[in-house]
Amino acid sequence: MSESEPRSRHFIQQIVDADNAAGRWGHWPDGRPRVHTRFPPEPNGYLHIGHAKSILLNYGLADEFGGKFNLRFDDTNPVKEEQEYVDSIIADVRWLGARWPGARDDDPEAGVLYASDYFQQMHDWAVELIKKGKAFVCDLNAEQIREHRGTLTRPGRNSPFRDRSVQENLDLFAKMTRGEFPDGSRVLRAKIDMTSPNLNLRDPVMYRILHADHHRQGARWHVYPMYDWAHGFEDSIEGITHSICTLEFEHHRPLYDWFIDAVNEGRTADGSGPWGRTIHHPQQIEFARLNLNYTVMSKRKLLHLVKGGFVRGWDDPRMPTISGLRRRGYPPEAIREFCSRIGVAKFNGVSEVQLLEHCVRDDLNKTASRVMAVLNPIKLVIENWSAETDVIWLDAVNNPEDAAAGHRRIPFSRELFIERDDFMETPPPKYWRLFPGNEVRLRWAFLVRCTGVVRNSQGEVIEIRCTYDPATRGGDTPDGRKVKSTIHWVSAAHAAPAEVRLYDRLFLSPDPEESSAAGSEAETAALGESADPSSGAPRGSEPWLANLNPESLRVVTAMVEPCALELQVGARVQFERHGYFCVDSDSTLTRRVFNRTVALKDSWGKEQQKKA
RNA sequence: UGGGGAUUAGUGUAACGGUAGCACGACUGACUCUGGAUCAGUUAGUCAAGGUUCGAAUCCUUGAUCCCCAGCCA
Repeated sequence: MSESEPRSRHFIQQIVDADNAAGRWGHWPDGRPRVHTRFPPEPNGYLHIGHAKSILLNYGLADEFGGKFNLRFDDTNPVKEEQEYVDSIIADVRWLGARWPGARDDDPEAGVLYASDYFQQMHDWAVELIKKGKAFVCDLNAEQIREHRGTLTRPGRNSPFRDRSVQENLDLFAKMTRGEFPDGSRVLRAKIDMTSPNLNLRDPVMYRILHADHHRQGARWHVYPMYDWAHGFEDSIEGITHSICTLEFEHHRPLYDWFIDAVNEGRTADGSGPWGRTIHHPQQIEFARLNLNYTVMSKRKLLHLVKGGFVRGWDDPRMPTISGLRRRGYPPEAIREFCSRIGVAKFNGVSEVQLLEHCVRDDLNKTASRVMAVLNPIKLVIENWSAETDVIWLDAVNNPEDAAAGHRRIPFSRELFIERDDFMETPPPKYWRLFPGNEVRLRWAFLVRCTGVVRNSQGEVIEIRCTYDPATRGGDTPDGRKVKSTIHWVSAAHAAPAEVRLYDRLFLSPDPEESSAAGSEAETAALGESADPSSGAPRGSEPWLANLNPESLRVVTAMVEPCALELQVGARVQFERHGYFCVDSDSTLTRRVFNRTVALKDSWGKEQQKKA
């Protein structure tokens, strides 16, 4: 982003600009216009890249205007929510770089807010609505309520319990609250309009009876608020100015406003009058959630992948979860850049992973140290090397894009490993690597010329023979001669074997959710073998699974430069000419495990694919 | 067949009555001790039809297509 051409402002920024100009939300003590956003996850699953867009949008807005950003758990449904999810969500939001008031590095939970802390206040307001004649206790069961609701094209009918007296409603709600009724026997409903074309306004449920322990409230409550009733008040209590959510909540907005207006009815700015002071009324704004091709994003499908054993867990590097991307080696900076580039709008489109991958490469190119690793080794012997045991140490640049990254020393000796693909006995046109008679540069080392090969009894090439030019130490050519190709290598005696996990897209189809037809018979057949038989998930019942890429994970044993053994878990490097890799947490002291984060662009490989 | 929202190159996103631009992708070429990176260039778009206007992606009308809503989920 250059300062000369400022990025255009998306529609939410424009709304905030206008609000600030009008002084709509007042000012902070420091005089800046008040901007207060929040990210309100329900702790019932792991965060994914789509949530990152929302987190970064909300945090970014607060940050830009010197405002505040809250992390608040929308924990209104005890039967679905767990502490495990709370912990992972906090870690993910922090990792993305967002901070909230009271956040501390030594205590991840510091400053985190919970909707459940407002339960008493919400309950008081519910009682207030009953007193105002705007809410009633309904004895209809779930099925009956559905019947009375009508359909998209037909209006609903009033509940027979709609006209109970205020006192009766008060008594009943008090008993519900005390836990005197069984689950599902009664609900508290708002009295709005059973004929509204917006189904959400057909006397929506405010409270349901749930005899369930809450992850923070324990057994204190027997009634729990519904999203629509609760959410606006959570925002109101925290002083949120812009309550940003996704498109599907658009037709909940009238309800969001209705509930706050209902509480405010009869209230006054100075608190005079029977109901007290007016409560804050934030503005709900909806934007299009992120969709990404070649992956699935729904909680249900993600859970299915985990439970069905199609991946190794929520943080499997193939998952679009934040924890998966982190383990895969995606830097948070790259995710932030991606989210800023895809923009914010109300059009429900599908972004391309290519852009995400571009952002990852772009970041890693500048930050990742280069290392040489041979993923598919073949031995190369230098015939004119002085002696079997002679070793020299050569100087290598760690990152040509970053002088500050410094240099390292790498051992060179008579026997090396090079990439099998870097040698061909009978090269096709435009193949500039090693073949009999050809000369290539060994990165940071010498120019070598291929003199022949050694074969096994089956006639396969098992060793490549070369001579080296001692005058080219370091890779320079004093006589100015050019070689078309530079290949990477490792010294056979010094290289360390490492497990390398080569990840590819999880799905073969850009839109796995859509066409089951996209999974061709060939793909389905290919999956037949690799499908995990222990998984209880029947493939047929989930057509999108037919699009799974059977080669989304390939594991190889590579030979890596000795310096790779010093890398810490999470460290990100580039294996030259291969791609970006990071050290996986499965690593042990003696054996490193690397995840391929993303491959380098490979124009030669692409060329070959086109021919195929 | 009720209501709400949306529609600009392959994809995402600007232009807010005044030259349709940017990024990714794709394709050329240059350069290169990574067939990476970098640099230069090419490609390609206003859903449709009417109307208003000197001038329309933008305003109006009609139509098309897509998304969302009938949980005591969020």
